[in-house]
Formats: sequence, structure tokens, C-alpha cells
Amino acid sequence: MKDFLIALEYEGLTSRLKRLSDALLYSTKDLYKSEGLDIEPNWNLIFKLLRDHKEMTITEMSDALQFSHPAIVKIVNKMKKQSYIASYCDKDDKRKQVLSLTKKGYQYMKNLEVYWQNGASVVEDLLVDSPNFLEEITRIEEKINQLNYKQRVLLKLNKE
Amino acid sequence: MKDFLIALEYEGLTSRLKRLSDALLYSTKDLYKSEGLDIEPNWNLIFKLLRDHKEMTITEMSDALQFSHPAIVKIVNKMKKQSYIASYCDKDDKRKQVLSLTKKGYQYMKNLEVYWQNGASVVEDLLVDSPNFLEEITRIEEKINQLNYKQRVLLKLNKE
DNA sequence: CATAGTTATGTAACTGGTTACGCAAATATA
DNA sequence: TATATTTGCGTAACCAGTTACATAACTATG
Repeated sequence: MKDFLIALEYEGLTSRLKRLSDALLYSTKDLYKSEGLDIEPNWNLIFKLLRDHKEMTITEMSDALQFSHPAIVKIVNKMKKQSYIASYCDKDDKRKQVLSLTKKGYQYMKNLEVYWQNGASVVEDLLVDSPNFLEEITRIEEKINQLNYKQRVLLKLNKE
Repeated sequence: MKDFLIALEYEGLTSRLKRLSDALLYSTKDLYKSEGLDIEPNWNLIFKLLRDHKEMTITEMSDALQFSHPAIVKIVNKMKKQSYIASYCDKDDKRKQVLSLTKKGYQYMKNLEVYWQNGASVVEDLLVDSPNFLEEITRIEEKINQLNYKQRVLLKLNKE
């Protein structure tokens, strides 16, 4: 059966992006599960952020990833429960929670590297016939950041 | 603050796809809400499917859109509750539910056309500097359909 | 033609995001 | 310095998908 979303062209793109990202997400979860790994999707982002920055707050992470802060809170709390992350209260600003990887976190990260490397290599393979993809999706992200979908549609509607 | 996901290159793509598709999804919902429209994301897909095919079953829709069947069931049930869709039991196969748009459904669809047209036009604008995007994402979808992310990573792991 | 397997659909539980709201701490201002 | 505003973060409720499981109806086969 023909793929209706693809046939829709411009009108199908949003749903295709969701469909593709869901497929990758669930497949990643499935991989972790079948490998018996104690990690969830996007923990890798937090691991890498803290590997590169040593210490960060929730807000800084939410800024760097451009995720809502509750999303970060949820991930971080799970990682704390597994003792991959520790935190202390910033003494200059008591609202802030300063997060960093524990020794256990650093050690566990070593086990994950092989999955990250092969994962990146898979993405590279997926993109090999799509050499402009990364560049072009970056441009789309930039546009959406400047003026979101709703604003753009409203602008068109009001011009009529 | 620099975008960490973009800096991650291959390792950030999956999360960027989700981030982008979520941004579009929530912005679409926001648009519908602020316009007072009685419609949810992806209802448009069902409307269009039934506009083009008159009658379809759950499984046919799930096939055409490549969504899981429970996803279709949920959407269709909501649209039935609003009387945009009616159904009858297939007399040759009593398991099947034959779905079609009601008169109310067709009428309501007319109100939506202007949003669909402008939405498509917005997507066109978003893609104007990304002329290869649609073609290249199609190739990525094809690859994932042939061998999913998990399978690809496992293959690489086992080769080591 | 009885029964084993397959298919269509429904339902439950889960997931990983979001928005909305609240509060305490910090900052700006009158 | 009292008060208004902003900021950091936590929690609740929601949302649109998924997988897993159940059931009834159809199909194929010994």
C-alpha cells in the first residue's frame, strides 16, 4: 500500500517527522532493553553535557538542549535515582541545583560509548544518500526558532 | 547559548527530529486552539484519507499512514464522538468497521481547507532553502523501513 | 468439519515530551 | 528598604504516540 503521508507532500511533512522520530525513539529503547542497558533515550544527552561541562544546573541544560525544564527535571531525577548524577545547592543562589556526574556515572558512561559510536555510525549510514540533510534541517530549525508554525500560519491567514 | 544537539552532529539527529516534530505539533495544537477549531493534530490525515477513499477500515488507515492501529482507533473514536465520522459493520466480515465521513464531516472539512492550504504554504516556505529535504527524508524513511535502527546497531556491534 | 492459526479491532498501561501553575529566592525599582 | 518583578525549579495534568494483551471472526488444513 502506497504511503499516504508521502503522497501528501507538504501537508504530510509534520506527521512524517513525528513518525520517523518515533520510530527511532522506540527502536532505541528496544535496543537498550535487549542489551540489558540501564539507560533511557536522552540520558546520553545529559551524560554528554556533564562530561563536557562538569557542572550544570537544570536551567542551563534546558537551555543547551532547548527542551522544557520539566523534561530535564524528569530525566535528571531518574539518573539521580540510579546514582549517575549527584547535586548540591548553589551557595550563592539557593534556588539552583548544581549537577554533576558521579564516579559511577563516569564509569557507566564508558560502557555506553560503544553504543553511541555505533549509533552515530548508523546515522551516518542513514544519511549517506542524503548529503544535504543535516545542513537543511538546521535551516528549518532556524526558521522555526525565528517564527513558529502558528505565527507563520496566522500571518498568512491575516494577509488574505 | 549554543545548541548542543546540533554540535553533536550524528549523535544529535534523533533528538533533533523529535524536538522539531514536537515543536510543530504543539504549535499546530496552539493554532487550532486559538482559532477555536474543533480539531486535533492528525485529524486532517483521516479527513483526507476518507475524502479520497470514501470508505476505509481501521486497518487500511493504519496501513496507509503507517501508524499503529491503536493510534487510528483513538483518533477515529474522537472524530466519531464529534459526528464527523460514521461507521457500519462490514456484512462480509463482521470484524471490520467501515468508516466514512458524515455530511457534518464534509461540511466541517470545508472550514479547515484554508488552514491546510496556508499550513502547506508555510511548510513550503520552511523548505525553500532546503530543496533536497523532502527527497532526502524519503530516502531515510526507506532505509529505516528496510532495517530499523536497532537492527542496524546490532549488526555493527556483532561485526566487531 | 473441527480445530489451529491468522486477522481486525479494542483496551490497558506506558512513555517522553509538553503547558500551566506555584513557590521560594534573587533582583530591580520606587 | 519595602515591594514588585523575574528567575529557578518542582509538580500536576495532559497528549499523542507506542507495545502488549484479549477477543471475536475469519481462513486454512488435517
